[in-house]
Amino acid sequence: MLVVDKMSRTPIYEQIEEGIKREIITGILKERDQLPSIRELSVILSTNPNTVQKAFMELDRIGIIVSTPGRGCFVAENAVEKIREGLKSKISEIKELAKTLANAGIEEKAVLEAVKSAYKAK
Amino acid sequence: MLVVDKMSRTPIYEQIEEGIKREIITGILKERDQLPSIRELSVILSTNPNTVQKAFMELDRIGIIVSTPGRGCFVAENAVEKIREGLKSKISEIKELAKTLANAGIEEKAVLEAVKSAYKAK
DNA sequence: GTAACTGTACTAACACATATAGTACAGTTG
DNA sequence: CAACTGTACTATATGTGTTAGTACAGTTAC
Repeated sequence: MLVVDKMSRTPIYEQIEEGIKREIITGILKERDQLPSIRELSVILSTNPNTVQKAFMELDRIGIIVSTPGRGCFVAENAVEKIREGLKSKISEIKELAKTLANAGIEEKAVLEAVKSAYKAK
Repeated sequence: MLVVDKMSRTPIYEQIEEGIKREIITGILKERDQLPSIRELSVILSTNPNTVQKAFMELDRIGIIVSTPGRGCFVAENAVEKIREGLKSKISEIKELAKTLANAGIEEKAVLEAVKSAYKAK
């Protein structure tokens, strides 16, 4: 289920973007599926329609969803592939964090175990 | 050398905090060493003294440095140990990122390789 | 003692991003 | 036609980060 944390430092519109992506990746939303309307989702999340619109505009811009005025928003054809592609940048994030830990003298084993446990929990 | 990126989304005072911690961890700054003064560092980084002060206040609060009015700021006795302890939370960050990648179907091997390369570059 | 430094503690102002509120318009559907 | 859809505005409020300036008390070296 899609939720947002209003207290989080990451803006709501970004949380919505990530949430939609997650639902597509996990198969809750399938390609060609219709998304809840902007006004509808704003009620569900207790946020402003403009905030949802901002998230949807960005998702449309990068080709994850397709917005059609009058009809609605739909998951794009190759959305999964595009999300997968974009996520690869997160590997560099992990690399950066690992570098910091390496410099701090945290054992490599501990970090590798963290990754493995994440994949086991899958 | 300590630098800040004014365009970054992470606030300058936080970049300074992380930068000081990094210099302590990497041994550029040793325990009991005197830090550059707030006014001095603000000139070096081309920022406002208040911004540096905010960073130093936080570092003092968590016991990484010791501020003494009139004398200056010094790296705390057990600073390295404290930083090392705090960094362990970054392992959970890695875990979260790895979970996302796992759900997205990125191969475990690719993530493990990223960690290993970070440790090799050490 | 004085001058030059140190950290600390304020107030005020500004910039920026985020979020909210409200309105309007055009396209689609039943 | 009625009820929905996305889109596009303006205006406002809010919070955070940053800058600017001032002031005060403690320390150090001459």
